[in-house]
Amino acid sequence: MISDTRALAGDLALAVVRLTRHLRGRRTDSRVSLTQMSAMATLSQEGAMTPGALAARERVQPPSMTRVIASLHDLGLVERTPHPTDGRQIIVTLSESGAELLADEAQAREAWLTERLEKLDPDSLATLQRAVGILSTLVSENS
Amino acid sequence: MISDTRALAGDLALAVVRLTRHLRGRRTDSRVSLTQMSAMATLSQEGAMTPGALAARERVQPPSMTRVIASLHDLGLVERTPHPTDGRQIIVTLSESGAELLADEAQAREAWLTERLEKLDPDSLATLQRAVGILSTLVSENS
DNA sequence: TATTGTTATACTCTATAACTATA
DNA sequence: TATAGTTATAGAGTATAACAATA
Repeated sequence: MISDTRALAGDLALAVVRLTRHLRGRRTDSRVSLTQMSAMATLSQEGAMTPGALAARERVQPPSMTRVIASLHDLGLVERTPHPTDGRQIIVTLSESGAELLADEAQAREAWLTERLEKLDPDSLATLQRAVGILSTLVSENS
Repeated sequence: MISDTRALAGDLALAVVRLTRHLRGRRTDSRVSLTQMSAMATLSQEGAMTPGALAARERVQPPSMTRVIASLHDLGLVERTPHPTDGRQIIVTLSESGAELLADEAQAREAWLTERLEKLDPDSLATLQRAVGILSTLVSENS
C-alpha cells in the first residue's frame, strides 16, 4: 500500500501548496488573512504570550510576527501590554473583538472549502480529519 | 465521528497553511520553488500546453503564470515554441533538463518532510496518502 | 554581554488593470 | 471586436541584517 515515502512527500507538498493557494486567494471577503487567523487561533488556544513565543509557536521569524501582530493590533483584534517584570518583553492578548471575530469566522470562514467538504462521503471526511491531526503533529515537532 | 464540517474546514485550512509555510521556507537548498515545481509537475503529467492552459490547470491568473514560465525559461527548465497555426499562442514544453530536475528532485526533494514521514506508523502514512488524493480532487473541481 | 523586540530592506507569490499582437 | 499573452503595478507574507532598549 505504502510504496514510497519520498513520493508521498512530494505529492503531499504539491497538494498542500495548491490548496493553500486557493484558500489564500478566496478569502478576500473576510476581514483577516489566513496568516492572521493562524496567529489568533494560537493565542486563543494557548493564551496570551510574548511576540517571541508566538513566533516560535507559529514557526516564523520574530520580524515576521512583529508585522502580523502590528496588523492585528491596527484592527483592534489583539492587545499589547507591558510585561510585569521584564521591560524588554510585551504580552500579546486576544482582544474581546478578536475573540468574537474568531468565533464568528469559525462558523462562516472557508465557505468554499466547507462547501466542497460537504459533498464528500463520511469515509473521506474521517480520513481528512485524521490527516489534519497527523499534519499538525508534523509541523509542531521540534524543528 | 465527524462532528462539524465547518470546523474541519477551519482546522484543515490552518494545517495546510502552516505546513506550506514550512515547506516554502525550507526549500532554499533546491534550485526551484514549490510554485515552479508544481507547474513543472503539471507539464510532466499532462504534456506541453499553452500558458493560458497551464494557468487554468494550476488555478492561477495568466499574469502569474507568465512569471513562473519566465523564471523556468531563464533556468532552461522549459521551452517556448510558437503555436503552429495561431500566432498569438505559444506552447510551453518541459525541457530535457527540466525533466531531469523533476526526476532528481522526486528522489531528494522535501527532505525535511520525508524525514518526518518516515517516523510515522504505516496507518498514518496510509491515511495521508488517501488524504492527498482527496485534497487533489477538491482543488481540481471546477471552481 | 545577552536577550527581546523592532526597523530597514528585499525577495517570492499572487492579483488586477492596461497594453500589444494576432485572429 | 475578441482572444492570448505580457507588462506595469501593488499588496501579502516571509526572510536576514542591523538597531534600540533592557536585563
